[in-house]
Amino acid sequence: MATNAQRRAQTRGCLINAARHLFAEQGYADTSTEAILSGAGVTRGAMYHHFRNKAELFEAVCDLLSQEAMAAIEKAVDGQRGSLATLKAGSLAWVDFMARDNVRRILVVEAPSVLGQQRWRALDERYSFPLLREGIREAMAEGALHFAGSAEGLAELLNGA
Amino acid sequence: MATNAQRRAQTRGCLINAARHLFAEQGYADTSTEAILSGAGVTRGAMYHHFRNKAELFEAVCDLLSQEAMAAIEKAVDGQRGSLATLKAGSLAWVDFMARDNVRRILVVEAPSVLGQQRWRALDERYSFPLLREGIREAMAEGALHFAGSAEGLAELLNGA
DNA sequence: GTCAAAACAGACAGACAGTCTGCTTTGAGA
DNA sequence: TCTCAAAGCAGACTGTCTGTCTGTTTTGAC
Repeated sequence: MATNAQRRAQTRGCLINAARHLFAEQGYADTSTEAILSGAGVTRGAMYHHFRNKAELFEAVCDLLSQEAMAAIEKAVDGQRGSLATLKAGSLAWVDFMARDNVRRILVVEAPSVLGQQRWRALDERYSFPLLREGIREAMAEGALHFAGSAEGLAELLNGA
Repeated sequence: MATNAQRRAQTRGCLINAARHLFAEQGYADTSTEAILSGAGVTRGAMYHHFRNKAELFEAVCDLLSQEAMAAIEKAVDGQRGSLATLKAGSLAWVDFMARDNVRRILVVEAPSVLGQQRWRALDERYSFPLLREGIREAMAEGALHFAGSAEGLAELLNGA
């Protein structure tokens, strides 16, 4: 006798989790929805009740991974002294996280082509970009970082790289 | 009464050309083989006589684009004096070429996910990478460029960026 | 207790990539 | 120039896969 919210979270969670592993191992195109369904122990009807299509499920996986990346950064930053050290530690943690095979394949290799450029950018702007921008802003305000332009601009530059 | 070589080149050319435009506009997944066939004025049998599958046709398109990129670089480099100026001009031409919407979508956004990381790297190593390596090697030999490592290593670094 | 809305089940339809069989054209050798 | 194998091609066909659709169960507000 679970509440609707619990049922919802449970089903979505199972789907995202199963999809996450399959996408990481076989890629988006080679992962059939059927494999996801049986992996999640859920039926087709349930899946399409929660997600408009396969791509939207993929996007949910990307969201989850991005959240985990943010958590990894927060953890690495925690305890650092000085805005520049914080910025460095955070950036390193980000690179480390993205370098993991199962993360890279999804967020770096496939996401741009599956989500399209716009949605991929949007993902960035929802998660890592604001953190980077704030880090740079603080470091510049503190005088630890110099740049002949806005913090916003520098953040965009670095993010592009 | 065309020769076999002519027929072959003609059919392949039509397919690659049609595929190239469709992939650039709609992306790989959203381009049906049927659309390519009718765009090329060719039948299914012909296509699968020349390419094992859709991905192999995509790879042929990538090859063509890479060759065009090389041509653009050669042209930009032509007439430059000094190894460093040559290196700069070539790199700029490369960036310019890759920045074109119809090129970027295919070679930068989709290729890694369609071909897989390995084949994508192989593409690089077949075309742009040797050129970059040689440019760097010459510039270093000439004393115009300094780096505490091998030319090969620097080329890999820059290529990664 | 009732009833609308949310959650889910699973059969079904349309689309699409790749295969398979057979036909046509080419070109090498007798 | 005739023959015949191989290359090139035509197009029907199949299995698979995504997304839809109708109906059923569960939840929760009144």
